[in-house]
Amino acid sequence: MTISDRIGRDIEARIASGEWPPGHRIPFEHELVTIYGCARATVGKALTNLVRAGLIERRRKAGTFVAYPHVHSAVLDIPDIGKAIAERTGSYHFALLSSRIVTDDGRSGNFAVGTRLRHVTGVHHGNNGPFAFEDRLISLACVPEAADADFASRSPGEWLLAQVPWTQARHRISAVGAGTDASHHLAIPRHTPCLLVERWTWRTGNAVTVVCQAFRGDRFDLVATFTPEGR
Amino acid sequence: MTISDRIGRDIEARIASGEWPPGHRIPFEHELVTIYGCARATVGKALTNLVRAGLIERRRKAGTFVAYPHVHSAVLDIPDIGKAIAERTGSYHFALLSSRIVTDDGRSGNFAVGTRLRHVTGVHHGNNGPFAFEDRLISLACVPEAADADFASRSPGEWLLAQVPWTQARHRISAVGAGTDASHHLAIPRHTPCLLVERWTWRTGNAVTVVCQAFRGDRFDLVATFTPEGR
DNA sequence: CGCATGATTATGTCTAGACATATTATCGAC
DNA sequence: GTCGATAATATGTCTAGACATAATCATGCG
Repeated sequence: MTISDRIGRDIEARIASGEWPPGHRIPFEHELVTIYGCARATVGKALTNLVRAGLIERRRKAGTFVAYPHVHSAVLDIPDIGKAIAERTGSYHFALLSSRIVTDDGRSGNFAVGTRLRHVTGVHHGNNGPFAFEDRLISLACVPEAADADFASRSPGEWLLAQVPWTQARHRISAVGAGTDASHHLAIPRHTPCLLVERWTWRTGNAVTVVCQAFRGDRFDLVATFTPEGR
Repeated sequence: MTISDRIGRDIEARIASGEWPPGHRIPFEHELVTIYGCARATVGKALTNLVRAGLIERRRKAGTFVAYPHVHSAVLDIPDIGKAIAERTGSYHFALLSSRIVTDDGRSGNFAVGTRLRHVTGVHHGNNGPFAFEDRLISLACVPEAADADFASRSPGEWLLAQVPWTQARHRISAVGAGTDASHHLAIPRHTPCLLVERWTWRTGNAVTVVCQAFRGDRFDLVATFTPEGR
């Protein structure tokens, strides 16, 4: 346990216990320096971690204050589907349904018009049947190798994850009734609740891939565990 | 733009462009010190940020390497529902349906048996009707003030967010068909797809509250935007 | 009183160096 | 050749101090 860890833990404990409520000014850095007998940089490091964790706010000249909680911010891990299913159910495979090269006509709204795209659909299977239906577009301008990739043995998600360093992603999570395709390929009645995960991925400003995954509502849920960072 | 910011940005650009692929050893810290003409602590700060963002790995004696991407990790902001709805639709209010004090009989599975709880149900309304149905348990052992709080004017979520410093939370997101209560209070047919968000909140190891919120699938979705941290 | 101005002060970033620690490579003994 | 001690080296943390920056407060002028 380093000195800055200890300082951070001590402050966090006082905040969590309510001893230092939101808005309370915590000791100045130079006071903490005296208390802990360390350098200011060490105190600063501890405080920087707490800022990142959203527990405190620092204002020049004014001091450092316990933050007012504002949003529930959680780290959501969306792992590679194959891996996640394999770990949960013990078996996994991806079944490719269709694959063709198309040209963006502007309707996707995410790639430049005229961009060549690989359009792939498929189904993720666990050991008790189909699990998720996937519809994906991959930009061949951004990832030319995707034109020849064999998605029969390896799911596009897994392949891309290993292939392309992405820098930004956006997720949209919603609940919908199963449509024609999803109900057919997942072997469920139409309008059965499904968890829809749409993900847009960029690499330094260029759209890499857009994927829409429909999960069987009765067999899948997302879990996001929040533990403030810096500890 | 600070020096450490610039160093981090430069390294990130090389990783994102593919010039430095996963596994590649990036220059030693003392080399970066020479390149940028700064102190090692400044280089170290930049690298620490990149580690936090999951872009690199540092190994003593061996050096610093571009990390292999592993999971899609996103920062999911689950804001106060009232605020989110108010911002989107322009109006919001919470309608309290029921409120009573109960004793945990062990079935909740989250509080100690015998804990006194405040059990609250209610509906969140936007400007075009009911939006979400909420069922919540609050530990009076952990938050005694909740016994007398007036949830008619202020939603329990908002009240708790302002009242209790929480240290840990866990979310479970799934898709379900509307049950009896939800379909009735949200004025939708049974089995309509709903986004179910369950949240458990702790404060230094003690369970604070458990809430189950059912959102109309056609009127709500979660958006998680990922931007690597430290920048 | 209202407002601009300058002094004060706490944080933000940085330097140059020290020591600790983990890991690898090397070399000698068996 | 294998094993274990030793040396080398890159990162991890820290110190003591410097200067920059932003916010606030007191002051004094119109």
